[in-house]
Amino acid sequence: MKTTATRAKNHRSTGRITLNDVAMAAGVSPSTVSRALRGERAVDPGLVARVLEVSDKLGYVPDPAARALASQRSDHVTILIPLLSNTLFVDLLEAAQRTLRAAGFQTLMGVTHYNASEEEQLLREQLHHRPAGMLITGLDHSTATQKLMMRSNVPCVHLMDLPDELQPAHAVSKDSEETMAGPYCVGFRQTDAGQAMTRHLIAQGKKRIVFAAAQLDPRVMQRLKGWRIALKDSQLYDPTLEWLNPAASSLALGGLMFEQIIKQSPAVDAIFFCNDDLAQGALLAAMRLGIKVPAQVAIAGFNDLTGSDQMWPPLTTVRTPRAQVGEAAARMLLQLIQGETPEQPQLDLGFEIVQRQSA
Amino acid sequence: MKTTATRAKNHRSTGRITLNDVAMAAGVSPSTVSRALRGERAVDPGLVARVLEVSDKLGYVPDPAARALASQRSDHVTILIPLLSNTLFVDLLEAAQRTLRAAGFQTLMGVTHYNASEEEQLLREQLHHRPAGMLITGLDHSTATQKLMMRSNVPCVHLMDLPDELQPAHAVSKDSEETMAGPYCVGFRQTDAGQAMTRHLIAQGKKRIVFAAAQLDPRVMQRLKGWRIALKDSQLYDPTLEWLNPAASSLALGGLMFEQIIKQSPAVDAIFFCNDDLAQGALLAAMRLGIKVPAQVAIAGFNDLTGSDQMWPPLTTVRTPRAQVGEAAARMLLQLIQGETPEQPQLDLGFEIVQRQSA
DNA sequence: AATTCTTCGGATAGCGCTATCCTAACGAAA
DNA sequence: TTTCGTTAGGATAGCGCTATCCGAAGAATT
Repeated sequence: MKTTATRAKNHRSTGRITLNDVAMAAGVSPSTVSRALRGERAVDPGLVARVLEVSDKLGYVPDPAARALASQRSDHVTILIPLLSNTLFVDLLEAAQRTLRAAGFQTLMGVTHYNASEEEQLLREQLHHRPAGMLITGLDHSTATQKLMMRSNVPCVHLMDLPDELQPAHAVSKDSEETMAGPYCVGFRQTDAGQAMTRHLIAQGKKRIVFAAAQLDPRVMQRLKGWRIALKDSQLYDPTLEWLNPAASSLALGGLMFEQIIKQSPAVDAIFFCNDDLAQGALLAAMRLGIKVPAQVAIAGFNDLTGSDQMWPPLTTVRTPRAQVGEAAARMLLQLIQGETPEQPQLDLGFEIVQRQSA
Repeated sequence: MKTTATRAKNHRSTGRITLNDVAMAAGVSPSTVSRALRGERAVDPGLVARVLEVSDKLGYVPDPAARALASQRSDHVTILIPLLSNTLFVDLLEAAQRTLRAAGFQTLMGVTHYNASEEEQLLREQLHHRPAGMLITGLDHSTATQKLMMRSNVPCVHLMDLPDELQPAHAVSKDSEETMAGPYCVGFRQTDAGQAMTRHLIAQGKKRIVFAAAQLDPRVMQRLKGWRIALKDSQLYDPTLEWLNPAASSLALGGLMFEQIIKQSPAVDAIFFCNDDLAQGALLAAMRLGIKVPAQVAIAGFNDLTGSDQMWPPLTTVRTPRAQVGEAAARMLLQLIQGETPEQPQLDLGFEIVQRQSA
């Protein structure tokens, strides 16, 4: 008789249709409904069908909050990106979000502004929500951030970057499981890409190739490294060819840097910008200044952002698989959330030199 | 003695520090801790201080899921935008998110792709999470979507658009409270902006002014309307001056449209593009084709997006207050969430004609 | 002085779900 | 036949918090 009392009560409450209502209507226990809906454990196919039908008819929708409270984890996935003003990250975000949403997860975006303490703060806030997983841009994080990630035990995939070299597993000394497998990440070799574009410029017969960079995040520095390697290999390296500006990347800054470079080093015959927005700005400045590209100076960019193919001359650049990275990383994360182990903890999606007319 | 048993139990569980732990350590009831932490009702300042201190020392963090379950609403705010590929919406998103985050809310972004059924679907999904509030781009929604919003009883602010005219309250016949106040919205008058730019072009002595648009969302159509009004007022209207392309807006499309327009209507002396990306594309195309701007044909854009000031010639455009819209809308929403009534349900943030050299 | 009103703290019943434990039934092995 | 496993369903105790109801104490009114 206690059962009857409980049932009578359940039917009221907030007016919401609950899992209990479905259970009653289907003539089974709440446990069975829960299991049938989540496909957990074995449930008689006939029962599953009945539960599904009834819950459909009643218009039942599981309450994420109740689920999160009872199961101790939410359906949120956190994605941390440095900026929203670089379309690179927007593309990444959109691809990841689409993939996660299709799997029933909510994406919570955090913008770190390339700031370690902001990143840590965001991570801390997010972890309070017990996310099911996390996507984080880059492999470089403060030790505090890394500790947070480890201790939280939340599966995590890093974006756009790969460890410099595939280290033998025993080289990593920490104890956590994730550490044993190395960090999960999806991206490409920034250093290789920097090197490839530089070699392309060298192949075009360029001798004095500037590397012009802003923002100077770790990935930019890896491209710089690739550029150095390529130049040194060809005996073309000269430290005065490095133009590094810590300011934020933008079209305007690209134009400014171009002007400075041309003014101070007239002998330069090519400029490799670390990002397309700088290169686009340079192209526009060249137009204003009446400097012929690539005849007088060749210009190359990085990322193949929107508009690079529309510039005059169209920009030679490195196409990076950002949408694919977003999607693949999301898929990898989904695997980790389900307790599976990705066959490849580090996924290299490569890059492509896109030769147009600016270099 | 039952109390003792309960306490002993509470201390275990998942190992997490709970509100109960804080209550015990501070020697007060859970209710008091809850009230002190949320600043709800009146609590003795001394007690509040003690609770704060203790919860700090213990490192207590409220569990959002438990909160959501008990209070029937989460700390999520949903923001629905059409696209991520238009920096306009990205700026909007970032400003709104920053404001909401500062107030302790999580932002959940949804991308509708200008698609009514996708919007409805996203809204439905989001409502299951019982968001504390919602920000939605535009005032145009399917009736199904509108019904969902009404019934959900979740406070909502619309972005970037204002009702055509301030209608007298009694003109709205529905019964809900929100309807009585009219929809809450923050934006500017798109029609006025379209009209203002057109008048500017007329003032420059232009006679055959094309309106070139893509995407054709409701706000674009309002700008078109403004353009028509201005032209008709000056006896310059001609339907063949309307170039409307339903495709997605992009630099490339802008270039294409420019070429077509110039080819088919050589007499045109100005083109008013409905968005800066189109105008930028046109400027680049003009450069390729060797067409002088503004001597041969003037070009104007809309929104003052990134890069418009860097083009050659720099683009004359309409600066729209998107970051301010995002922030103000978020603030208005926060008011609504707290049960306050905004002094101004429709907030007009205006716009500004930015004259550069393209028109 | 007696009464009512207000204020502020405590007790406690859920919120809607999942995880855990338990039990019945059945088949396989002895 | 007996004894185990094994499988599939049920019962129920929380998860950690807030909302509601109560009551005690002081303030205000009569």
